Amino acid sequence: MEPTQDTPPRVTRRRVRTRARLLDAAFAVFAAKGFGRVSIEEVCEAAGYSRGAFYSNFATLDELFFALYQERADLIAAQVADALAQDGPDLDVPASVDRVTEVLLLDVDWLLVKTDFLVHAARDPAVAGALLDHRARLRRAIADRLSRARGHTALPAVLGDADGAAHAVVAAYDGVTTQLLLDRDVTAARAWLGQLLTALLTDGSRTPA
Amino acid sequence: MEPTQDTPPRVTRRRVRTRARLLDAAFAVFAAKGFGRVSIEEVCEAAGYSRGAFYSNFATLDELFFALYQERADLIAAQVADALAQDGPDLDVPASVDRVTEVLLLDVDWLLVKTDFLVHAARDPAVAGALLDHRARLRRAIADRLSRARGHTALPAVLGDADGAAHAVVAAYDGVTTQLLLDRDVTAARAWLGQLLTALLTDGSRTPA
DNA sequence: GGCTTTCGATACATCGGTGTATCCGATACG
DNA sequence: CGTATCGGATACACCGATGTATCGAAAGCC
Repeated sequence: MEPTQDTPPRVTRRRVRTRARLLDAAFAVFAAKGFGRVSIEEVCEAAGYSRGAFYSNFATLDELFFALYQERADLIAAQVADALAQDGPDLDVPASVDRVTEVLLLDVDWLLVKTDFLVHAARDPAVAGALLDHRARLRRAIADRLSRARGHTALPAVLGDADGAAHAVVAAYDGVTTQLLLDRDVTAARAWLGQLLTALLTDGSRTPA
Repeated sequence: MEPTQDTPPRVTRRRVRTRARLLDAAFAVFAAKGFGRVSIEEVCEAAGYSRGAFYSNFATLDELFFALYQERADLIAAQVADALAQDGPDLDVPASVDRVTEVLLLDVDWLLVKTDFLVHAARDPAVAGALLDHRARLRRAIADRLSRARGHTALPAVLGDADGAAHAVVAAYDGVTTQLLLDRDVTAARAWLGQLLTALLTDGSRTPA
């Protein structure tokens, strides 16, 4: 097994640069053509590197894709957490919904890549596990926020506890994403997601603007 | 333009057989490996034909994929229409929800292929148009059914009219599909979709079994 | 600043898939 | 049945992408 004191791998510097550039280029190319239609060469060309650089950083396109997803997903997760924390101790449902909606539907390219990744994960249990983890973390953040402010607006009983409500929020997000990928109407999607979420999180008594 | 009385193209017979077999084989292979990782050869091999047969029936893999989707989507649409019509003139929401849920989440392979097709459509406006059409038809069927029985269970006002409710139903379906593709738990998905739909279509007052 | 290590570029061999052109067997039609 | 047409198989030429092995140059370390 691993030597306890391995050679500190001569920690690099330009390596991280090229790696980052490869990831950025890959994101752009994946968004434009779809993971399934992209070759290693294309990514390298878009990044301004040769294939040697690629193979020095990744073993396969799948590996790069995984790293790319990880990176961006963490970023989004942080932004969502931010949006949720922005309220005071009392939760203002409509305001929170607006802010979260804004973040989640910010970048269509990301939704494209994310969906590609979903399709990819659906065939590889290991990858699926990672994606499920991300989703679980997201749900927990939402559930925590919801349960912390339960007194303000009671959740409809149909969904069960706050955890169920969080589940519903994610499902609504996924559902709206699907439509958005087809019609590319971001503003409509935002409005629609907002409507859905308020419908799910409040009692039937309220009507939106 | 087309001659009014074109040569009846010596209408075939085994041709339709091979075409059908190619489509069936393609479905299986696409479900297993994902559209992006499938070659024309693989499809032919799975169908027990040579590439000559393929090129005689389709120009490209995309074309085959399109035909495949069209075929199966129409089939599903018919089944849903059936499930909706099965009630009498009065709509029993929970029962209808159960039946529709059953149909929509019947075959995981189909969900896999359908999602692949979504990713494909997201990059090709023409294909996206076809998919949007299918979705619109589905929504209309649902909206019609809902509005025809409005007196029985009032819809929550948050969603707007019956059309909005139909939109929400489709969104819930898509959302649940996403989760199902990852955890492959069909029964959980069915239960969850049922819960979501009742939450969306009824006032907050009701609680499910 | 020399020396070593690491990184990325280049060149090469290979492979799998594509598309086309041609041919033979099957199938409809009289 | 015989014949003309159609459908699918076979063979071929052709990339484009892959992965590896090698080499030159940049970057860290003393």
